[in-house]
Amino acid sequence: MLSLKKYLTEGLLQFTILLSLIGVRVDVDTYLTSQLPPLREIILGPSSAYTQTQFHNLRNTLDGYGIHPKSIDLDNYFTARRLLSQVRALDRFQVPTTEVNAWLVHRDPEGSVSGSQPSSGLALESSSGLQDVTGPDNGVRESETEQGFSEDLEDLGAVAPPVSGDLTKEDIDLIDILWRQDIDLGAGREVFDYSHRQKEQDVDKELRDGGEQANTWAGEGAEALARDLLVDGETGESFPAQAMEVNTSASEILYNAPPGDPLSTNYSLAPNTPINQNVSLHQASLGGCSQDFSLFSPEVENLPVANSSTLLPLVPSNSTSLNSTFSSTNLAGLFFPPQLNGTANDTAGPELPDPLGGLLDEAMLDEISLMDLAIEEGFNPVQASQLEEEFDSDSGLSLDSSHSPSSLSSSEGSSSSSSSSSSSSSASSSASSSFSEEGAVGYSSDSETVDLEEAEGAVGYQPEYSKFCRMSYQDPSQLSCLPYLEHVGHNHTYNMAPSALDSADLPPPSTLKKGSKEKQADFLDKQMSRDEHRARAMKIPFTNDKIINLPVEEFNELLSKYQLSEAQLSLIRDIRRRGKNKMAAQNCRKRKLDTILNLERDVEDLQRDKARLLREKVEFLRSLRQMKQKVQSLYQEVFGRLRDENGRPYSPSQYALQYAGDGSVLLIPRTMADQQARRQERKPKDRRK
DNA sequence: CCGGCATGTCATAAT
DNA sequence: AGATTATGACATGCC
Repeated sequence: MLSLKKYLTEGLLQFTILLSLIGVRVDVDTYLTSQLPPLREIILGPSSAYTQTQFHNLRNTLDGYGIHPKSIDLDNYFTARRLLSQVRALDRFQVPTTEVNAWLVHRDPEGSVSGSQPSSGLALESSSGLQDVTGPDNGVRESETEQGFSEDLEDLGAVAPPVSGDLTKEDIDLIDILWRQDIDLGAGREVFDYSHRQKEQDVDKELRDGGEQANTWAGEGAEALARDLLVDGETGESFPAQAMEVNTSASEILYNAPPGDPLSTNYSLAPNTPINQNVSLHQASLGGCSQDFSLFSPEVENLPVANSSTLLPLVPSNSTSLNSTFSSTNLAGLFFPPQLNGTANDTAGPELPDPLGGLLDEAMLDEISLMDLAIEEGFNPVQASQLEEEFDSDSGLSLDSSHSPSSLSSSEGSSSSSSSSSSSSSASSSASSSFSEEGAVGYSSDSETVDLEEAEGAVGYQPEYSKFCRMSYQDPSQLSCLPYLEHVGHNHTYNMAPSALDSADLPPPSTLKKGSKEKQADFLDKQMSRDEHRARAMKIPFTNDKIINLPVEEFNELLSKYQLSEAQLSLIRDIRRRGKNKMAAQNCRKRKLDTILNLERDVEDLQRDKARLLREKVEFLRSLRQMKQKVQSLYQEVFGRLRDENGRPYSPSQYALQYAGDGSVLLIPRTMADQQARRQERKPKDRRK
């Protein structure tokens, strides 16, 4: 077990270093305590790379000996590690619909990150900039304070204030790419094209400017407000201001929709439901709003009259009693309508905290790191596009190496390499086993010389065994390569020691003819290892193969059968030691290579997963922004159509719509809304800690 | 001739 | 305690 621990620890360290190099945070303890099952082995079977193939080990296994603990396949670890990372990464990107709904309910009206803060703003703050102005924020979220990623959030939002802060230009560029893809819902991946990007730079700038203006329009009055709204947050198109209420036009312009019923036109929410254009004051409080925003149903005009004591000063007494079900959630901060007069500057400028902020904080936090990763790893838009293509037709887990011909380390390549490695090892081991069983044959399969070698009994061990393995390991097609083909390869037979060469290599003086047989003998001599020559010189009566591969009991038994000199015994022990060490070295090197290849493949897998997750995150952000815009527009619609008893619209600076947990909406004074918002703000903050 | 590569060998530690 | 294995370092030979 200690060896296993060592392996895991070392592998863990390697992998940790590797991951740290690419910027992935590693929670080492997670693995060490997780004891994950060997998934990879279950799927692919044990890799031969770390499997001992010594013949005596096979016997030992049959005899009850276990395989050495160090033969544990590191693949298990790396696979487990990868899966773990993947799972960990995935849970950060989940933005379930229920959470979105929860956000709508539990939004924090305050604690926003004001625009005056260097790292202010949230990505998904709406493009229309209809957020409440709370001034410099004194409730910056912890994660924001810690990570300072809000710049990216803003950039990923539909309208982003100017980006500044810690991010590098590359960061911003990459984010822009993703954001542009995000923005351009219908656009393909041409947004990744640099040339295309160049053209979009202007649009991007325009959008940014628009967003900036939108965020500051609160101080510019209604005229400036209307002008700014003409820049569509999604498309960047401009529209002339239409004959209409500011609120209505704002929302419609925001969605690039012609004048009309924005509900049916844009949202398909409560379609065919007419909206009373002259909502009277007693209808200001709307009840029965379910989560599908059915506040626009005709029922709103027939709301039951009930007590609304807390709202009495500002809400008509005949308004709904639904406030009893209201939470303190306040929509006003979120979707405060555009200011209709200049007196509202104090409340309609900087954005309130995005209720999704808490959700996005974490996600964007990862976004930053992933962005950095992408940059560090040389991801360029083209590559990103390729990755996207991959993921379009791929879950990201089944790897298609066609996109990256240079990477054999995709699952296909790695599996084939593994299988080849495995098969080669098994083939070699079985072949060697037969050698061991049948006696001295040697790795040379030259049939013309086998008898000679057998007669001389000095050829057993296969010096090219590992080379054969390695060839097949690198290329499965070479599995058909027979050992004798190694004759054309390197000849690593060392120079003979003079003492050994004396008797072994000198041709018999009686041999007059230098025929083919002698040449063959010379050839074989060259093929023999040093130890084989030594064994022959010392007249060792059995093969090196047996010396090396016999279990220790049989080996001792064999030695006992012969009367061997001390020199012979010493040589035999050395031959055995060197032979075993040679195989050990081969295994060690193969294992090392396998580890490297596995690491390489894992890195590529992680890169693919990272790109996929990044893309998924962008999609999540996109959908979140869309939802937010919808809600915002609905807010504007509702608020803009409310009228007091005199038929005048409510001032956004004085009233706000509050959204309750049960879906109902209530018109309350801003002061009350702010108070409730402050109360509500403290809860999630405490929860975060 | 030199450097890279593959392989063998040794020393040593670990098992 | 001895055998076996793993591995870094070095040697050797080939290209």
